[in-house]
Amino acid sequence: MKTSNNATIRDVARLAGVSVATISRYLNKTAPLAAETAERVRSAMEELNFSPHPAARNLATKRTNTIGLVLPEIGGDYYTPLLRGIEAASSESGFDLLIHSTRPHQSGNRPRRPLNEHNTDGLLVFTDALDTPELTRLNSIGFPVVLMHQSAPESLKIPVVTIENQSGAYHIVDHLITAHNRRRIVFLRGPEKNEDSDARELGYRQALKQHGIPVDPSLIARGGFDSTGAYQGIKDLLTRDIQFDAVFSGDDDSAIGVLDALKQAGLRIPEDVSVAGFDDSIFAGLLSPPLTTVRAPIEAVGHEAVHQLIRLIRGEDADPVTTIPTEVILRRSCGCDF
Amino acid sequence: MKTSNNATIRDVARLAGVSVATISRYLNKTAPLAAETAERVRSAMEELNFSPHPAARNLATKRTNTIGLVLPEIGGDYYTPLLRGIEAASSESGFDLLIHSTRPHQSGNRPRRPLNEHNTDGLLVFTDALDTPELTRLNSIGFPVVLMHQSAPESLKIPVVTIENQSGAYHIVDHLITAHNRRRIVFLRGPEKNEDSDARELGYRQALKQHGIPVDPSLIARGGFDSTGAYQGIKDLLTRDIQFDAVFSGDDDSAIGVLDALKQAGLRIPEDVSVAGFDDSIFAGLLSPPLTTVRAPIEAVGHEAVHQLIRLIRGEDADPVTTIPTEVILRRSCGCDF
DNA sequence: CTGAAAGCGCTTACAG
DNA sequence: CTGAAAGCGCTTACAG
Repeated sequence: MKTSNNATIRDVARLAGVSVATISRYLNKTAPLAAETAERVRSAMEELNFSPHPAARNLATKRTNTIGLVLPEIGGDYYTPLLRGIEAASSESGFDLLIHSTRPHQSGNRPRRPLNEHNTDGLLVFTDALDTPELTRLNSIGFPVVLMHQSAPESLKIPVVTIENQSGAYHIVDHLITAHNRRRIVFLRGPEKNEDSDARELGYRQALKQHGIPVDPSLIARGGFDSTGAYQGIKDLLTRDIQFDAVFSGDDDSAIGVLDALKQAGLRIPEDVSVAGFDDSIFAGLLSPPLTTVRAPIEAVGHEAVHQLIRLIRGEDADPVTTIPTEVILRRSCGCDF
Repeated sequence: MKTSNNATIRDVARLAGVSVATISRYLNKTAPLAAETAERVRSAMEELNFSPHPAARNLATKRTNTIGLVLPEIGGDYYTPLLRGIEAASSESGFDLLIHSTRPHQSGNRPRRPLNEHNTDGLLVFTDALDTPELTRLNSIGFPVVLMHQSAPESLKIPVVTIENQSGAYHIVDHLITAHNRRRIVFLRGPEKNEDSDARELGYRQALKQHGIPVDPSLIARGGFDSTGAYQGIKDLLTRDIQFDAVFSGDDDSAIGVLDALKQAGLRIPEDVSVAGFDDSIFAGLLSPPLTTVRAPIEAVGHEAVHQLIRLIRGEDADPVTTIPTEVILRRSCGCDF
């Protein structure tokens, strides 16, 4: 059954009546060929349906022509635009894409790290998918790495691409205050040590400060960037009878839980409580009421990360930090009228 | 900067005072080693922080230990669960995952096919991501391929994994008829030649027939499996003043457009028109009203496809067709009361 | 249980 | 402009 036609460079050389070196040069345009030779090679390659073996090439050149992407997990609609951006950019540049998600760390065994300097030319790392020791190791051998939504561990200079979390958060909270006269605004934090969340909290605090509103610690609660956690967070505030007139939910997933908890408590949105999210996820406009949020250009992050990585791969310098602008998207949940 | 520590198997052999063959045997457990030798090898490997070079291995063995995934495009929340399933299953089995999306076919040039027998041990192909000539070629060299949501071109026996489209559609349409007494049910087709759509239409027709309801061709319209197309499709029916009391929208994305069009026409859902979707996308429960739909276990499709592919890779037989069960999810858009 | 050697399919100085 | 040959880092008969 297995016809195993696979022609090698030797077969082509033989058929074209030249040496394998010549075939290689034709393939890589690494030296000028006599027009007539080139034509013989071309036709031999076509006749044999030849395509070069990447592993052999890799072994000989130390280049793999593939980019590795390391994610914490591959679930969540969050990753769809990221993947789209990364796939598009790497494909355009002629790189293959190797993907690995580091969780779940299967029981006991030390973490597998199937993506490394052996099978990729560089790595794209999302949030905390790779631990500091591995990052340090890669850095010490000068291997190209670009971080997304995560800053480099101290002392390692690794380029980062992320979004304007702080100013996005600032602007949306400012909107709640300025346009809708809200003063007791809840902020729901994301997971522990999530840098996106930290920056958004800074923006939140900055906006309050700007308007002379003191930060009330009881208004800053845990949301976990997921709807269940956010639901609990709001429930908890309600139970403790803490007063608030707006919720900046940290991200859009949380906003789902926020909306549920508020409705269930008989509160009207936005009349009683304004709600705002972050991300502009696919479903943000479908919620009721449609969610005012900050658009996080995740696809652009993917694109840009690939471009930076390719610069490193080519031995050029990359930008230490790339920050993609965000944009407030006004819908009805904040109180705007459409 | 580039410390390039990369120890090779020779370094390990030297340090352990054995031959490279022994190292290789240790690595692959391909022959018993004297306990003491094994220990020397182990410690040498550890000291040098050795990890074998996949490309060299690949070249020597003709195995890559990686699975290729070919998608038409990598956008759409549809792919998130698919990817999750595929990534999890391949990772569990120790395979790497190489991903390529075939669209866009950049202007003019013949399609790039970066994933093939050279860099993968087998290919997972989603819908029509690969054309028949390429499928035929792969088949002729006995290369493992599994198709998802697409049947094999005639005469090629390639395993397929898909979902129970027809019975899912049958059951949900049956529900509209039986539970909600609907008789004039619109069906919105997906894109041309989409097999999911074809099978769902069969289920639709089967349910009507079962209840003695004649199929009215004017109720079968184009939806395109996207919200804009579906919006147009419904608009068009409305304009032509065609009467209907339910819409089975083909998929959930379409349902968004259906809901919009109906609301805009002042029709109440589900009082005036019942609506049902297919997929149970992430947002289905968030629509208003929450969407009654058929759960398509896309993640399981990914899982199963990997398992079938691995069987082929191991030289075992795979199941010609694997059909994953679907399940009707009742919410409010059909008229059910929760 | 272990070693010497050929081979996997390419690329790249070195020569001419 | 082209060729002969070494080398990339492994695996695997073949011997012993």
